[in-house]
This record gives sequence, structure tokens and C-alpha cells, in this order.
Amino acid sequence: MDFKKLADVHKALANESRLKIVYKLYEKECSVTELTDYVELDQSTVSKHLSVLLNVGIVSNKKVKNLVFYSLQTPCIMDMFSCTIKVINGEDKPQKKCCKN
Amino acid sequence: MDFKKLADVHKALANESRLKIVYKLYEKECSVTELTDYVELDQSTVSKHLSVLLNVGIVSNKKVKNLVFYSLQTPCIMDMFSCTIKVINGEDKPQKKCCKN
DNA sequence: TGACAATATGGCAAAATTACCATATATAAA
DNA sequence: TTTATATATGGTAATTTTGCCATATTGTCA
Repeated sequence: MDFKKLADVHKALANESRLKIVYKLYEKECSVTELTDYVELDQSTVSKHLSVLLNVGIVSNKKVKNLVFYSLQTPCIMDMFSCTIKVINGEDKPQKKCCKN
Repeated sequence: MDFKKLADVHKALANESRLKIVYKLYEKECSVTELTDYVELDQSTVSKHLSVLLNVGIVSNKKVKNLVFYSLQTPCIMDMFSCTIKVINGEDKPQKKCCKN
């Protein structure tokens, strides 16, 4: 088990602003400017957040004219969140599985 | 959506040593001493890692004599990891879900 | 080409995280 | 009670993360 890589993915998700971005991208792909307006942080900060998500493969991007659109590469992430929310609500208990494959 | 709490859960998982602990606890419940031997960190460090996991509800503990046993409270976490690993391997692609409920 | 808009990068200060040491606390056994 | 073992907590230095500003880069359009 590569705990380093596993930790890196969770690190990418361990930030409120990046989580907001991921949720937004689940709705639709967005340009950096759209995301910057949405999360209300400096454009350079958003750009860096996006590179963190890009580096672990959670998002992908494509250039259209002078815009760069980001999209959620791994919808799987949203299933992870449904588990995370169960953890928050203390809904999962030993002997049960929350999302069976 | 409470992005703060969501981020806190992922923060708890955003550390190699805590991930090792979670995997170990998936096998069986362990005392702090057992976990300390396993991850090879200072006992006080392990104790603090455990309190992080405890605070977000990922583990629970119980006292037996002068030992404190920790156990995985949310097996759901292991399903999250199977998704995380797909992210790492780039196996998930848009339009597909990796772990359907 | 020049001017402009969108995005990325370098640098920095503040804040958060990590792991250690020392020590406090609690429980058990002698 | 004394001693020993297990766990938790306070303090601190090193490292990492975060977000800003300034600026570089890239692409579009006139």
C-alpha cells in the first residue's frame, strides 16, 4: 500500500476552498475566472489550488481560446464524499458497509 | 454543504502515519502501545494522531485495565480508500461511478 | 504589431501541522 | 503505599500549507 500517494489525494481534499471547487466542477466544467469568482479568493490562489487537484488527478483541464476549463476527472470523488458525510454524521457503524461495490 | 467538516475528515486522512494506523485498525483493534510499535513514532505522537482520528469520528476507543484499545468506527473509510486508489491509478473516468450505492 | 484579458509562477508572511522531549495522569501489581 | 506500565498533555522547533502581491506568460483581437 502506497500510503504516501493515498495521503496526497486526501491532502488535496483537505481544504475548504478546494472542496468547494470540486463540488462546483461536479455541476459543470468551469474556467479559472468562474471558479475565482465562485470561491472569492485571489486568482493566483485559485490557480494554485487547481494545480494541486490536477497533480493528483482529481481534475483535468483543456484550453479553449484564451480560457482554461477545468473539469472533474474522477466522479468517484463524489462517492467518497457520501461516505465522508456518513462519517461526519456518525451513520456508519462497524459490521456495515456504506457503499458496497 | 459543510465544507469545513468535510475538510476536517480529509485532513484526518491526509497523513501517512494516520493512514497506516487506520489500515492496521481495519485488521483488528489495537492498544496505543501496539500502534506505537507499528508506526515507529514517539508514543506521544501516536496518541495525538489517535485523538485527531477520534475527533472526526473515524475511530473509537475503550479502556481495558490500563490499556486503551482503539478500533475503526467507520468501515466506510475503507470504501473511500478503494475510490482513492482508483483516483491514484487514473481508473475512474467521467460518466462512470466507482462505487455505486 | 500593440493592447488587453486569462492564467500561471515566484516570493513572502502568517498560520497550521508534525514529531520530538519532558512530564502529568491513571491504572495495575507488588 | 511504592513501583512500574500505559496513555495523554504541554511546550517547542522544523516543516508544510495557505493566500496574498507582483509579475511573467499565453492567447485574442484590433
